[in-house]
Amino acid sequence: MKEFIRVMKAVSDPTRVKILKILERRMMCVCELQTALGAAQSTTSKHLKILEDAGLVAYHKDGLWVNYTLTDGRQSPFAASLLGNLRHWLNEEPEISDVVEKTAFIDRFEILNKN
Amino acid sequence: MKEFIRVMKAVSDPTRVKILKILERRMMCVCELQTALGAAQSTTSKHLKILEDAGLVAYHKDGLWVNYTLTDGRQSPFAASLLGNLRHWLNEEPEISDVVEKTAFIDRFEILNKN
DNA sequence: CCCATATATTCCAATATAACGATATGGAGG
DNA sequence: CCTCCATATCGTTATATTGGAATATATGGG
Repeated sequence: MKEFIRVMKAVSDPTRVKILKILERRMMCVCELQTALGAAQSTTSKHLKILEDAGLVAYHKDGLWVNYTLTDGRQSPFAASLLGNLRHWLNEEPEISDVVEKTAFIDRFEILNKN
Repeated sequence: MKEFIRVMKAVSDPTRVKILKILERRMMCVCELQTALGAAQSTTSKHLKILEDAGLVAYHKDGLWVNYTLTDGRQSPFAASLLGNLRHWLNEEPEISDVVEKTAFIDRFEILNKN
């Protein structure tokens, strides 16, 4: 039950749904997601932690970067089902597609230069 | 997006999940659900409203009673998918099965006499 | 060892949520 | 019309969630 609630709560926030839809395209480091979302770094990091606790995303460290990806949902049938459905859900929503399409032009090395 | 969030938020609460699992068995009036959940009447009613707003349950008035049922999910693909999955999810959870099994012994006319 | 950088964590303010008691509403029956 | 009863709504309180600024942590390079 707790596991179920954790997954449902995790996807009950627009910012986190956007993160999941972005990660459907490709893996992203925190600073890339931060740029895509237009949110503060701490906010982005915190949302990622909630998604990770729910078994929806995983990360792999690469030097200073932490790359986040969607999981295969192996740890949670609820997460697996949701990730599967999300693939064909919300693609037409402007709120989502705008952010997702932006990710094509986001590059961690460019972000680097801007700061 | 809003619709999706509304559905996910609706199922992000243990009490509301219990209501859905109970209604899988049979339709119930508010006072029966209240008894099954051990919650206050106002609490029960409010949870039902949230579930209804999400398109997960519907009601039919029968005199003074208001009978709640699961919807067929026609208003929302998200609700439909969730209701479908819920049928085979969480059935083994004691927290759920205890409440669900109790419903067999709950009768609105008996509740009537106790008040 | 020290610095710079990417990310995580902490702290705080604002807002949302959940629970309950009290009150309002609305239908049924006298 | 008045009353009763099931349910809905309101008001309040306690708790949870969200977001951002500030700070801590960790890694790579010099």
